[in-house]
Amino acid sequence: MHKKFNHAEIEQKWQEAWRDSDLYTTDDSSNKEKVYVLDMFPYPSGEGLHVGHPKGYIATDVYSRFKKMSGYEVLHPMGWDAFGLPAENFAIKNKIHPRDAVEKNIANFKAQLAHLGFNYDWTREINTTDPAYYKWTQWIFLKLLEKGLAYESHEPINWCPSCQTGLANEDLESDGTCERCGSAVEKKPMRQWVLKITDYADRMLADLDTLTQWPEHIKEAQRNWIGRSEGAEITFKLSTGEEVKVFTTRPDTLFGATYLVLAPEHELITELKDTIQNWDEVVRYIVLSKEKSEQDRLNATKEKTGVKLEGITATNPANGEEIPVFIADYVLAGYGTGAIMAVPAHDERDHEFAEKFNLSIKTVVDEAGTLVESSEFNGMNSEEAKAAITAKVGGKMTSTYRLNDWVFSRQRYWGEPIPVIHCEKCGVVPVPEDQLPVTLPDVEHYEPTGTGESPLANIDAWVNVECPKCGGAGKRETNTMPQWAGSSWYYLRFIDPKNDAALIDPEKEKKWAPVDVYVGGDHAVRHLIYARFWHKFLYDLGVVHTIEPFQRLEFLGFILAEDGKKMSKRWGNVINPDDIVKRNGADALRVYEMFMGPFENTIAWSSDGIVGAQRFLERVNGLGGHIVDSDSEEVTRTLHKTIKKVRDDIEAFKFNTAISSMMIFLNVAEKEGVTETTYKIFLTLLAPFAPHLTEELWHEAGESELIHRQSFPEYDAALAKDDVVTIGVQINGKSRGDITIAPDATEEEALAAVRESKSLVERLEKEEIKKIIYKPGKILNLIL
RNA sequence: GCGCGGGUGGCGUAAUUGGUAGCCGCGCCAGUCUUAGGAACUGGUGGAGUAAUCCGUGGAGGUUCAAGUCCUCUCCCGCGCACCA
Repeated sequence: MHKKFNHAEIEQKWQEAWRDSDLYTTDDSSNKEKVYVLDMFPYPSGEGLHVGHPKGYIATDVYSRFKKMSGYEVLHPMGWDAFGLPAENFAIKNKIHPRDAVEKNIANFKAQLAHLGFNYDWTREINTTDPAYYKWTQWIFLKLLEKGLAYESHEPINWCPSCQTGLANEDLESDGTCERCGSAVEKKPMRQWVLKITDYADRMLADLDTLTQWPEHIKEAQRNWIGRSEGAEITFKLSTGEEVKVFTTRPDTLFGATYLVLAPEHELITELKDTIQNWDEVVRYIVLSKEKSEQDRLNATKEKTGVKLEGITATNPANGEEIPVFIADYVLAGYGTGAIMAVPAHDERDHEFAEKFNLSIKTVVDEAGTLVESSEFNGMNSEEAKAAITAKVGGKMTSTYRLNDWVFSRQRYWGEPIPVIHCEKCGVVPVPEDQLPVTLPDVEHYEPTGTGESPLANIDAWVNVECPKCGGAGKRETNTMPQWAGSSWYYLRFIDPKNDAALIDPEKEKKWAPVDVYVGGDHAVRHLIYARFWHKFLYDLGVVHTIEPFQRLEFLGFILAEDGKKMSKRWGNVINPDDIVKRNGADALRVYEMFMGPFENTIAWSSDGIVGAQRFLERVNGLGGHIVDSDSEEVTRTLHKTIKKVRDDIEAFKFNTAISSMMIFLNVAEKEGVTETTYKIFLTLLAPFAPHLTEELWHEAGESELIHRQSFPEYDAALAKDDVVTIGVQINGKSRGDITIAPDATEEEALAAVRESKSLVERLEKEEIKKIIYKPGKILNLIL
């Protein structure tokens, strides 16, 4: 029976009761086994949540309630990743301090989350923009600096002319535009701080194999991003005496290298100015390729262009042949050594270039993979030849990465100040640890200066300080950290959020780390790469005891708008969870989002679908009207099957089938009636999904303790077993009917059952049974 | 181009991991009822056919008593990387 209920009333009532009972405060001193369940913490945008956002939060809420009921001490916190450009741009536009905007947005987010009944331990709330928090973000930076992993560089970096800040490669769209504003990004040489993430590339790659509870596609995306290539570094001598190092994955083809190509940005080129006979032409080409934005370069028809360096040749170290040298923009400065040996016979790009410039093409590996035209290496297999040829020419086997070091400074206001002082005498001087945090001062204008300096540069009183080393005149670093800094270690701070003496207490770290289940979408590459990098660094410092921060990763699929598009203000298709909570109830929203489909699937919202969840809950609400004195066998069996299914499915994040099995139980329960005991077991089963309604019904049924403090139901395998099963009967492999027998019935019993079935007997009359295949409980196949 | 996922009713999906394909929900159809409600109840709902029956998990082959599930080829969709040497 459907029985409507006033969801708003019971939601409020129980949310207050839970809060007052400290139900969700994590006990550090507990002896129970720990589970750390974490959501990717949100950026508190001004737009608030839409119904897609809470999907992951609902899942972790279900999971952590389930774990608590199963006897674990659960750490399930929430916080805010609140530095970054959107808050700053919003502040500029509306003339308010980003801090005030963030504060307002957080209040709004918190209220929205509260309406859904989440069990976060708010006593551990953190905010990356809080000086007490970013003190430790700065501390990590100082340690990186101390270990030589943070350095100043003047290399050209990605510069967004509209945001007026430098950007990391990770901040660009695939077409080379700024991910924030879509502007074409330029290359601009400027001073910046860079983190040596490449030092950790091998470990980040290798340790992916230890992450057995991560989705394969995420690990694959990380492998692609790190982009390790194995090959050799080989040195070519130029006719001028200089040397050029090239990286190649095919040193076995060295005998086929018929020319050399340098990237237009290659540093050697200016040094060769006096020798290059066509210098004007070369300069023109360099200027032209610089003017091509990253975007043009990527979108170009890929027709090869380049200029030969007249007056310069190189020597192929394998055969002593003199070969021409080119500059061409199909060779990238930022990869390998910025120079290549071109083997047109065995590389498509080199081949295209060689055809265009009429260069010789020399095949050195035949179709069988055996070397030819390679003097003493002829006949050798190409794999073996790689090391052999490299050794002969004095090169070394090495690897190179697509991943570049992390450009870590931003010329913007709303970020963590980089805790460094520049002194004329002493150079770069770290701010002494006891002077942390270096707090972000208030400024008149948050607008970027456009000069490559952050707005902080204008605050003389803040910028001019004594050098901590010599006491002379020093100037603070005015660049700030990128948005990803605070989120690269926040999961640790929840363990010990108020510690002012250390980033984290070692005892607490040992107790709670690592994160057992990490849930989120998006950020497949960046956040996870950065956090893994910092975590490994902290491991080397002895701050953490595990090599990886996140044991298990559950990646969620988004919820699209009803029209199948992404939910966005722009399309006017945003559905606000507040409206759904008001109309259908928080529990209905929770059940529906978990029931929609597999957790990792991207699925469109359906306003009809949520009515289904609501109906289910109304029927649960009516189940109290079906109480009987004893459970039928079917009810008992279904109950125990359902308990097993729900337990297994929550553990595996298969929430959709868990709910489906509870619907099946309800269908049986309504028909047959259930005992009071069974009714209550069912309520506790459903409690993690529909916490408010089940709490209400639990108390209506006469209980006085909270349902969320009950033990999660256990099942009895014997009771879950069917005493009869219906199995299919096939004749010559085709389904022809079924028989109902005991699951462990003998073949004779099964055949006896067949003889009782009229339709089956008719089919068997004409021919004789040649072979019988009988799998108890599964199938009976008769071959005639 | 390289790599990783995935193609099942009108829709979201399920399938004990090789054993009667389509559970659960949405939608739809028919009937009942009336506090005309984002109602509820009963029955039905993969396709074709009056039916027996036949067909059916992107397509084509194969293995097997038995294939959505395993193998080979192929097409399509999504995601990551991509002038990366």
